[in-house]
Parts: sequence; structure tokens; C-alpha cells
Amino acid sequence: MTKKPPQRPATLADIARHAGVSRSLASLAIRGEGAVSPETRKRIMEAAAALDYRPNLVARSLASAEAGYLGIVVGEIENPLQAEIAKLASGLARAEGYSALVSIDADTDEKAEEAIRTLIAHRVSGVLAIGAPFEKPAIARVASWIPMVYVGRLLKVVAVDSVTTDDVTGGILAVDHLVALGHRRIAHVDGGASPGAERRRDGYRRAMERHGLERQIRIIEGAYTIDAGARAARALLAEPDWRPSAVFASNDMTAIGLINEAMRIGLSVPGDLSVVGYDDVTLAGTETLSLSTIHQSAGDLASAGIAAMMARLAEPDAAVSKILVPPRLMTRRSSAPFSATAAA
Amino acid sequence: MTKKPPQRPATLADIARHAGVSRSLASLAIRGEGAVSPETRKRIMEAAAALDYRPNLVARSLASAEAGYLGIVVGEIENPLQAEIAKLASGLARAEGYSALVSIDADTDEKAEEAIRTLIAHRVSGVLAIGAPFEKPAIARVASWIPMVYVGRLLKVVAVDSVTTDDVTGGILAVDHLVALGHRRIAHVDGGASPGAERRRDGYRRAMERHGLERQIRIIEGAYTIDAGARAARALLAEPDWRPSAVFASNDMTAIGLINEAMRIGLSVPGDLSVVGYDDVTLAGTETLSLSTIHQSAGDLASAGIAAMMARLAEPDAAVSKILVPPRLMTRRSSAPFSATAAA
DNA sequence: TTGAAAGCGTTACCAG
DNA sequence: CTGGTAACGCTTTCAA
Repeated sequence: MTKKPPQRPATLADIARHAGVSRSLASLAIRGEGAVSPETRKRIMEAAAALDYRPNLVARSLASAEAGYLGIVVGEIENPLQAEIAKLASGLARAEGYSALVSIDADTDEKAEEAIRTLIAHRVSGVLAIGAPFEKPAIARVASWIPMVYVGRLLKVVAVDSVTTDDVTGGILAVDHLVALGHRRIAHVDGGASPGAERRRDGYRRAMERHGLERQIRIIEGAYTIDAGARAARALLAEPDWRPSAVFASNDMTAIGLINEAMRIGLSVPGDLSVVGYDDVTLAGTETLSLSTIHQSAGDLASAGIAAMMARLAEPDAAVSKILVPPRLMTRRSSAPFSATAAA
Repeated sequence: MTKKPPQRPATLADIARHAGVSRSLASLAIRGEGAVSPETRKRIMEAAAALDYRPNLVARSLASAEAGYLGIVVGEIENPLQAEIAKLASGLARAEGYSALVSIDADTDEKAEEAIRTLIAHRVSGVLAIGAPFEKPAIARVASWIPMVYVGRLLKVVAVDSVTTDDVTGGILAVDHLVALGHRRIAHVDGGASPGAERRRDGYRRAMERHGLERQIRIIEGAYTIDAGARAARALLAEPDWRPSAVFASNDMTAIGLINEAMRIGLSVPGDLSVVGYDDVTLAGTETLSLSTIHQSAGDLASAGIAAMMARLAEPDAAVSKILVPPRLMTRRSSAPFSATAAA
């Protein structure tokens, strides 16, 4: 049998009456503010406990000047990286004294804008946008309504604070790693127009050049999906005259598709082909897959995002900041030293 | 340059003054309630538009008897199924006239309880719990505070409304499919004590018996992870005297690990081994993996959850309901007809 | 059809 | 230290 919740939740007035004091005094005592004599404070706290008092947060935020809410809008909550960032961010917001109002179904620009309107109607102090809205005009428009920090994409042209992984460095890290292992024929399966893809590609190109391998640059168009990776593998491994000994994929899913297809073709990974992915999804870390990859830190992205938000709130007119969070190379078993015998 | 938001958001009083009417009338007009003459309504709406008025939802919910909030608590937001359910549920809640207050970092029972306390402090009418709290005592305690519907687990002993996939049927579906393909030696890699695992196992056992295959029942202990699947594959394929031609895995991740390991060992899937998973994660549907599996419908779970919530809210004393959502078999390429030649 | 006034549960200000 | 009293911005009677 489900116990029925008490008919009417106790209010401050109830506990004030119960303790024989005024509402204001009860309010102070409960929040631990001001100077209340230990004697009366004790009485008030007991009354509160007796009546199972829980402050009505709605009333509180209406009454207090600063509502103390922070909005978090997530574009693709089914994307584990975004989910993780949002989760950590809401914890960090709480630690900063804000409570997070989270909107998780902003999967189109219209819905994102509507979600943000609603958050504004709740008088949030700012909005942390994670992966949404998607289009730049929408981002700019929304940012004109309320202080906003965008996590997940580098907003070069739009004047909005943004936090993202330093993907150029990520690309460089991947190539450097493979070169250090002795590879020279290193191909890149890119992510087309997906967020970050361009910069990962730049990192790849730049690193290859720095290592004097500009002649070995091969870029296959891909996407952030398993199937795109498999397709890329077929394209790549079909080239008769130039067979890579290593591939840097722009995304873990792409890498997984690639590996799968390579294995189907009969190649061994990393025996015949070393592969490095990007993102470090949970899957990548499993013993079974053990995919070398570039780790994006949800924790760093979340805390940089919240920090940027706090800065913006404290100083609304400060210069727009573009924060780059450093990625990290995770060395696992899908990449191994180049062996001459393996090369075709 | 980020445009600064207007100093003070317009209030109802502002637009009333602007339109030369009383606040009450403005309120009615804006909500489209009551009978307001078209003439004045027009004037009021224009004033609202001119001042870019947005009702303060905090004030509104304080003033109106029913706050109109629904709490949604998610245990593992990085789990795409839970994320999807939560996302759809928040849309459905809106459609029912509630706005969803979502808590995504309830990953321990303590945090879940705290999150629900906070939701209650916001005067939500009820809480939709998705995968959290985890332990039964915590679930029961929380449900004694506020109307709650639990999605993702069948709560047999706890008297709380629950919605979950009919996992017994799911298990049966998987076995029936494999039997129809001609398989007889069908093993099951279970999910240990994970949610749903017991019932999927029951379904497997029951279906095997119904098909007269009780002698072929083999259950390997597993878990909902890739690595567990790989381990199970090693255990299973090592048995010299009894080599299955098909495996029903309790979870897609388990299935993927299993397939991966089988391929490594040199078996072909589905040539030598047919595999059926459970959940239908995005990965399963990719061309590359093409995993036959039992689909859990996030949409059905979400709408059953919201429906149960509405029912509970409408009739607080109704009998506790245990809703089972039917699963669906997805036939893909990881399962194929039994071929005698392939059997060891 | 319209307006005045009384809340909703807090916090905040200001005397005592 | 303590207790009125006025907001906060809206909804909701209840009269007019």
C-alpha cells in the first residue's frame, strides 16, 4: 500500500505557529542566516522536523531576487558524451549554488529555441547549451536573449562563449602516436561536416606535414557512424598501389566499422593495420575492442563550461571566450609498431 | 557582441498598464481563458508583443493550485535506452499539460533520493523514475513521499506502479526465432542479476521446454557488457562435447562481445554460429553489425509510463499497476538457418 | 465583459 | 535578536 503523502505540505507559517515565532524568524533560522538565538533556533528546527517541513522552492525563487537557476539544454541526450557532460554539469551547477533545469528533448532548432524560451520563463540566470541549437543563426539568436555558453563546438564566427575539445591537437596526437610506432602510410577517415571533423582533419594534415609525410596524406570522406567506417575500409583497402599500415579515424564509431570490415576482409588489427579512433566512447575501452583513441574529457568540458558560465554571469560584458579543452591519447591494443613484413 | 537582455523582464502589470486594463484581465486574455472582448484582447496581445512579455512560470506555478510539474529522474542517462525514454517522456508530459523537471545525475540511491526531495520541493505532482533509485527499499521509501511510476524494472514485491518490457516474452521470441531457423543447440548467455535478466532467462528456459529441447538448455553466466560476452564465448566454445549452433544473449553488448570473440576464434557469424541479442541498441541496427535482437521500445515504455502517471494522479487510490510492454523481434543478419555442415 | 482584492509561500526590509 | 509588513508576479474568486 502506498502511503498517501500528507494532504497539504507544511509551510513556513505552520512551523512558525508551531514554534510560536514569526514567519520571518522561522525563515532565518531554517536557512541558517542572520542571528537567531540558539534557543529559538532549536525550537524552530524541531517544529520543522516534526511537521516534515520542506521549503517550497517555487515560492523561494519567486521571492528572492536571484532565482538561482541555471538552464541546461542538451541536443542529443542519447549521445553518451553529451549525456555525460550534462550530468556532470548539473552536479557542478549545484556546487556553485545553482539548481539545474535540464531540457533533454531539444533535438531540432525549433525545439531548442522553445526549450530555451521556457527556461527563460523560469528565470534561469543563464543557459548552458550542449550540442544544440544546431545552426549558427539559431545559436546567435538564442544567445541574444540570455547569457549562454555553448559546449561541443568551436563557435568561430558567432560571438558566443564556447567550450570544445582541441581537435587540432587531437588529430596531431593521433598521427604523432602512429608515426612514433614507425608508421608512414597513415590514412585519415574524416567525419565530413560533423562537428570537429574539420579540425581533426587539419590536425592530421598538419602533423603529417611536420613529419615530412605530405606525400602520404590520404583522406577518405567518412562520417561519425559504423557504416561509414566500413565503407571507408572497403575504399581504402581496395587501392592497389597504396595500402596504409595505419588509419586515424575521426570518430570511434568510424574506427569500429573500419576494424570490423578489415577483419572481415581477413586483415588482422593491429597486425596488418593499426587503427586510432576519436572520442573514447565506453565501447573503446572494453577489453574486447581495446581501441586506441583520442579521449575527450566530459569532466573537463563540463567544468570548463560551468566555469565559463560563472565568468559570464559575473562579468556580462567580458570578452567572448573560446575555450579549448586538451584531448588525451589513450594507447590500447588496436595500434602497434609497424612491421615491415605486414606491409603489403 | 552579445546583446544584453532587457534589464527587467516585462510583467503582467506592465502590459496591463500599457493596454490600459487591469492585471486580471490581462492574465485572462493572455491565457485565452474566460470571456474577453475581441477588442480588448487584441489590445492586450499587442501590448504583450510590444513589451516582449513572457509569463514568469515561477510566479504562475506558485499562484495556481496545481503547479503542473512532473518530475523525471534518470539513473543512468549515459545509457541510451534510458536517455531515449526520458526524452520521449518529457515530450509526452508536455503534451499532457505538464512541464517536466528532469534530474539526470541520480546515479546513486542517495543522489536519487536527494533529487526527488528537490523535485518535491518544487511541488511536482508526481515523479517518473527511470532506472533509479536502484534498491528496493529506496524505491519504496521514495514512493511513500509522492506518486511515482517506475520505468525499467518489474517491481514485483514493491507496491509501486511499474512499467517494463515483457522480458519473458522477449526470451521466448528469441528462442522461437532460432528454433524456427532449425537450431536445436541453443545456449543462453544471461545477464546475472541485472534488471530483466532473470525474466529473459525464464523466457529462454520456458521456450526451450515448450520445444522439447530441455536437454539442450545451457545457461552461461554473463553480464550486460561486451567483455562478459567475450568471456562467455570462450567458455561456451571451449566445451568439446556440446557446441551450440546458436546463442541467445541477454543483452546486445553481450552479443557483440560474443560475436567479436567468435570471429577472433575463427568462427563465422552466422555461418557457424547464429546470435540473437536483446535491446536493439543503435549499434545493433548498423549494416556492419546487423545484429538480430529483441527490440525494447523506448516510445512504448515512455508512453506507458506517462499514461500510468496520469492514471495514478487521477485516481490516487487505484490498485498498483504492473505494466508489461511487448518486445519485438528484429531479424537481421546475425542469425541464419541452421546448416548441418556447420555443426561441429 | 471588466476590475478590485485576496492570496500562493517565501524573502527582504525596517523598526523595536 | 525578533516580529511586522511589504514585495515577488501571477491566478482566482467575487462583485460590479
